[in-house]
Amino acid sequence: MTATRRPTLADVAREVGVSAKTVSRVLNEDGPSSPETRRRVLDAVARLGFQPNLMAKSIRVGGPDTTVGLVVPDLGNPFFGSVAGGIEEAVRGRGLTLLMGSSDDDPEREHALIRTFLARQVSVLMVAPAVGADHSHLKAHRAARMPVVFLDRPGNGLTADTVVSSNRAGTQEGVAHLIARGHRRIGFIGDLPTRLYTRRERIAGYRAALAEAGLPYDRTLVADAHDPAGAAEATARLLARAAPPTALLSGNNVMTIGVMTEVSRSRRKDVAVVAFDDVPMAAILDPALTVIAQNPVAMGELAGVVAIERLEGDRSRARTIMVETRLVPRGSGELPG
Amino acid sequence: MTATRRPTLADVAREVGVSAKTVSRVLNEDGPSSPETRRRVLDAVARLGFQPNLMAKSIRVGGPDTTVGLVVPDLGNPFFGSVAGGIEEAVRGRGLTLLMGSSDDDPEREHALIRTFLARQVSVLMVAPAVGADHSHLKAHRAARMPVVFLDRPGNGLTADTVVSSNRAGTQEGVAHLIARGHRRIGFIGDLPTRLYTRRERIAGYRAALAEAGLPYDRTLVADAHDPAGAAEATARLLARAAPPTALLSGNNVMTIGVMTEVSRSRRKDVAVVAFDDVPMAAILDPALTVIAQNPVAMGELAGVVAIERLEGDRSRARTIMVETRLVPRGSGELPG
DNA sequence: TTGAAAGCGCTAACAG
DNA sequence: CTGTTAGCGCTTTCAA
Repeated sequence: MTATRRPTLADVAREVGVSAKTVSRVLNEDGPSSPETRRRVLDAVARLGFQPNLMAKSIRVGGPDTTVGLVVPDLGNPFFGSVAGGIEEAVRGRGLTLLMGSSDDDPEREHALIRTFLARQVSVLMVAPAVGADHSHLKAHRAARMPVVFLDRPGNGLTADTVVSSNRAGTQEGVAHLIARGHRRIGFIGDLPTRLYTRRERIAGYRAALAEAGLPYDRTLVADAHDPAGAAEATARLLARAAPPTALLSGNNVMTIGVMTEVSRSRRKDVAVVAFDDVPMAAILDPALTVIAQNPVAMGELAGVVAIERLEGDRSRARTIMVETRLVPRGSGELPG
Repeated sequence: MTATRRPTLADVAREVGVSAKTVSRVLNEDGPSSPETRRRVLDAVARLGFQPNLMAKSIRVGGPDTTVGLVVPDLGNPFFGSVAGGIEEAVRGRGLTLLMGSSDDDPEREHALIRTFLARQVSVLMVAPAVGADHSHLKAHRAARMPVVFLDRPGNGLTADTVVSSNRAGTQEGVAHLIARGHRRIGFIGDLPTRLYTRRERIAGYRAALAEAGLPYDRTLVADAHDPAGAAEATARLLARAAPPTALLSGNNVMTIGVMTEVSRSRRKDVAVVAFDDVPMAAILDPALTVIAQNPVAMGELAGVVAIERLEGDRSRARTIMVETRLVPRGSGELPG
C-alpha cells in the first residue's frame, strides 16, 4: 500500500507541463493566464484532487493564519456555544475558521490555550477571561496588529475591544420590575467568586434599583453559591429567615437551576423570581420564569465584526460594546409583594 | 511605530550567537546541548518573547497539523457543545487543538467546512453528518492515515469509527416504561426529516417496545415537526383526537420544548411524557420530566480516545461505539394510562 | 503570458 | 556539543 501522498502544486504543474507559479496564478486569479492554460490547470487540479495547503500558504507570508482563536470557560455552556456560533457566522465570509478551547475558568489553562493559539499564528484572539487571568502579555501582539477581543468580561492589564451584556442595567431593570410590584425584601443569589465581573456588575444593578426606590441595601439578603446545589441551599436559607425575601433575583443560568429547584421543592408560591439569562423551558415552569435575557449570538456576531474591522485596518480606540439585555416578563415576577 | 515583527528562531540564534539549529535543539530537547548554551538560549527566548511558529513546524514535516477538525450542525446546541468539550478533554493531553465549525445541517456547508479542514491538514476529522451528506470523498484521506470519526450519526459512503447514543434501546426502554404504567396509546413526536439517523433509530425503538408488548403500531400516533412551535402544534393535534394518546414520547430536546409547552398550556394533567435527551430544568417541571438521558461528554471523550489510538497506529477495523443512554424517571412518565 | 530563483520559519540529515 | 545544507509547499520578486 503506497503512502498516498497528497498532491502538491508541483504535482499539478508537472501533470500539466507548466511551472508551479502558473498553477498558483490560475488558482488565485493572480496575474494573467491564457484561457487554454487555465482550462488545463483546472482540469488537472480536479483530476488529482488537489487541495492547496493552507499551512504552507500562511507560512509563506510569515503572516497570520486564517483562524480566530477563541477561549471560553466552558464549551458545554450553551451561552458560550451560542457566542461561538455568532462569531463563526460573522467571520465565515472572510474565510476565517474557529479554533476553540475551554479554560474551565482556570487562569493557567487559559494562558496555556492563548499561548498555543499565538503559536499557531491566529489572526484574531478572542477570550472570555477566567477570573484572575492577566492579559498584559498580549500587548506585544496587539502592537503587532493582532486584534484581541474580550467577550462577556473585560480583560486585565490590556485595553482591547470588549463585548459584554448590559449586566448592570439589565439587572436594575429586573429588580425595578419586582419593586414596582410591591416587593421590598428582594434576595440576590449570585455565583462565586464575588469578584467575577458579571457578578459585580449584576449586584451593582441590584443595588442601583434599590437605591433608586429608596430601599436599603441589606447584605444579609445576598447569597453566593458555586453550583445549583449551593444555590438551592442558599435559597432555602434565605426563605427560612424570620423576615424572608418576597422575591429573588437569580444571578445567572446555573444559579437559576438551584433557585428554582428549591422554590419548586418547598412549594413556596409566595416568592417572586427574576432570573438573569434565559433558559430553554422558562416559559413552562409554574409560574413561568421571568428573565433578563441576554443575546449571546449578537455578542458573538459583534465581536466578529469588530475583529474584521480591526483586521481591515481600523486603528481607532478600543471599544466596549454593550449588548442590551431584555426583560421578558413571564409571570414569576408578577407575584405581588 | 515599527511593524513589530514576531521574533523567529533566527532572531534568537543571532541574539545568542549560535545557529538556529542549536536553538531548535534546546527548545525541543532534541539532541544534546551544553548547560551554558541552554541557559543563554532560554534566556534570550524569554527576553525576546519568542514563540515557535507551529505552522512552520507542521509544514516542515509535510505532516499534519496538530488539530482536530470538528463539524457539528449547530454550535449553540448544548448537546454538541458538550460533545466538543469531551473531545477537547480527551485530546488535549496529546497537544491537539479543536478547529470547529457549524454546518447548520446543510450538506454543502458541511462539505465546505471539511474541505477547509483538510486544506488545513487537520490530523483528525470528526463530523456529525448533515442529512444527505456524502463522505466517500474522504476515502483517500483515510487511506493516507487520517483518522475520521463520525459523531451522533454514521457517515455515508465511508466506513469509519463512529460514536453514537443507544438511540434505539434507549427509546425502547422509555416506551416500555410507559407501557408498564398501563399506557396503550403512546404518541411519538419526532424531528424532520424522518430519514435522519437518530430519528429513524428512535422510532425503531418505539416500535420495538410496542411490538414486544403486543401493541399495534398506529401510524397516526406519530407526528413530525421542525421546531418547538411545530412540535407544540403536533402535540395539540394528537391530544385533540377522539381517542387521544395517554402518553407521549418526545424525540429530542428541541421537540421537548414544544411538547411540554403545549401540554402545559392545555393544562392536560392526564398525559404522561418521556423525552429523549435531558434538559436543564426537567426536574422542576410539573410533573417533573422523565427523560432518556444521553451522555454527550462521554461521546466526545470516546471519540477523542479512538482518534488518538488511530493516530498511534491502530489499524484494526472501524468500530461503532454505542454510548448507553439512561432512563431518568422523574414523574412525568408515572401517570397511569 | 509564463518561468526561475529566492525565501517564509522550521527541522532532518549529515557533517565537523 | 554545534553548525551547514537542504527542503517542506507555497508565493513574491524579477526576468524572459
